[in-house]
Amino acid sequence: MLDPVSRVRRFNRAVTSAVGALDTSFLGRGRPLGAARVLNAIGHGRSDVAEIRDYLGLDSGLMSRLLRNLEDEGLVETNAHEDDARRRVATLTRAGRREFAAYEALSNTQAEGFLAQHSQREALLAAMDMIASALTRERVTLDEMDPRSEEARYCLGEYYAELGRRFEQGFDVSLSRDPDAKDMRRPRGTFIVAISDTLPIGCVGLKGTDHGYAEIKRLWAAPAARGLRLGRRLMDAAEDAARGLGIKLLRLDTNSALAEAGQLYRRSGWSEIPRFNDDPYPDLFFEKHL
Amino acid sequence: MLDPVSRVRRFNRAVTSAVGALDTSFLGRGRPLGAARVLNAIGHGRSDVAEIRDYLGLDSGLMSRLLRNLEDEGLVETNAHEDDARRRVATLTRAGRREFAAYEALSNTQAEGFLAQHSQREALLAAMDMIASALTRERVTLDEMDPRSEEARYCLGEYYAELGRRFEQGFDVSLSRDPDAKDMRRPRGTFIVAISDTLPIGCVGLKGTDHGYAEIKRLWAAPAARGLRLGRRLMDAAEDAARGLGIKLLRLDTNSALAEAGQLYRRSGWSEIPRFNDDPYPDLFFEKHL
DNA sequence: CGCCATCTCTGACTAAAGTCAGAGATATGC
DNA sequence: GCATATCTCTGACTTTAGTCAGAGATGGCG
Repeated sequence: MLDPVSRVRRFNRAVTSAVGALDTSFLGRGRPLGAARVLNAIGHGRSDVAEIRDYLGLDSGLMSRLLRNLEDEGLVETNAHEDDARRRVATLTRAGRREFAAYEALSNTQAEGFLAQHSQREALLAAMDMIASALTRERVTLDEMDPRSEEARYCLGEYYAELGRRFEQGFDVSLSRDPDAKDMRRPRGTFIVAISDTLPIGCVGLKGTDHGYAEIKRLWAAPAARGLRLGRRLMDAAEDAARGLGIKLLRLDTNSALAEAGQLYRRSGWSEIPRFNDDPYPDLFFEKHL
Repeated sequence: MLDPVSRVRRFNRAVTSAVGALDTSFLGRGRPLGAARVLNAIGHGRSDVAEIRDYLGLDSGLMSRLLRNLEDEGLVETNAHEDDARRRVATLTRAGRREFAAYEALSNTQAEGFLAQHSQREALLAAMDMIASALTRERVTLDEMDPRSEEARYCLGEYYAELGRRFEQGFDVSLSRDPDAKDMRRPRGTFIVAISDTLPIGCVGLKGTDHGYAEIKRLWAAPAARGLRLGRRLMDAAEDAARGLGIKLLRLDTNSALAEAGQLYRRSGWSEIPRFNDDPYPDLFFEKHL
């Protein structure tokens, strides 16, 4: 009945009218949409005026006026930037935080209402995650982070859970050779997290060793991010980091149950080698000269 | 990391900015968005001015002016309605059709571009279908249609395909008692299709018999529509139609592999009865007095 | 036919968004 | 230290969207 393009366009129509409804609901607080958007951007932690302008795609004149209105309402204060007095930094006043909280409550109620009328929540949420990731694809950032950071630990948790589902015998971290966090910090290695609009959707670790090579560990892409070629991007970033650290040889181990991963390695210049450790889980071993 | 509400809101953010981009791309043709929307509504077959106004949520004055602009551009012609000279009917001129085609091409290119950058098309499309159905939930219409109509045949095809996947031994329509189309037309019975923005997403047949009861057949809800309680709505509509036809007793057969269906029947007043036909596929039989 | 309802159109507004040029303050590089 | 770039702000617009009241034409119905 419907070809792929028509399906995308049906989605676009549905979403366009939903976004319209969402926007008009923000008008209920007696403030034009532009001002409400600026207030919310500040509330969500964007303080640098130029950054907000950029994020919302506003002209500098318009932005300035919207800020002025919010100041007149007593919701926002602006000050010069600490390091650069040309820039301005906006913060919410007490009243501004109250007003922002009201918008937040509105948004939350709406989201809850949408979920409540659906009886297959998890499937719906997974679909939303997938689409959100696909739509924000170009804005995914790959950030080096501490392997003990909240984001990194979240990724690792999801990664272990996935291994548990994919391996017939399950997966128990304590049996695996859990890399020491300090081996995945500079200068020995690094840990990279892919972030899509505050949500971690993938990671990879570069673990330094004392054996003349570094290892790639914990390559993971969230189910919602499959299809975005995130694995490839993460591997490229890890290899770049390795080159930057002067590393000449990389190794990794994996399991043949993770077919996509194996394919990715083979396609990007890795070659299979004999087992080089005694970890019980992996059954495939690769290396790559940089 | 993320609770359900945050996930919905992440989706909202992603989609809001995507819709913004989509809208502004329509501005490329030198026409304000309002006029472009009217042109496209006409191009998509909405000709009655009041209907367009209603669909786009426009004030009558605004609508009138937008139409006038399109007429001045030579893209649209309006005439009195055949049966009611107060109403106006808008049609595209030759130039209007060209312009509409340009907008269509733009939309299609965008949709294709979005799909092209993703390597898991079918999963992505399924997610979009699901969300589009959830968002347009209140606008789903249940229409009585001929069981030989294109929409009905599409639904039945999907239904059979699903049975093929769900039954261990597969499903072959020719072995099943394929109901005669005329038994699912008034006055013997009916066939109801659920339509969400032109896409059929579910169906149910009411099949008249000469044995003192009618049968419910072919209850189907598209995978993308699961969770919308569409099965319940379709059954209610079928029962209402049966009552309208003076039918006092309904029967149906189903298979225990279709667990949700069985649950639905039990929860809505149906009681299990012994086998009443020799169809090889069903293993569960129900009836309900109206 | 007359009355009232319905539909479209016009005039006269307002509000919001967006544009553009230039001024003033501050940073940066040579 | 000076020229140049960057950032914000103001004034002076324009465009788009939307609102409201009322006029004019037509339809439905007793």
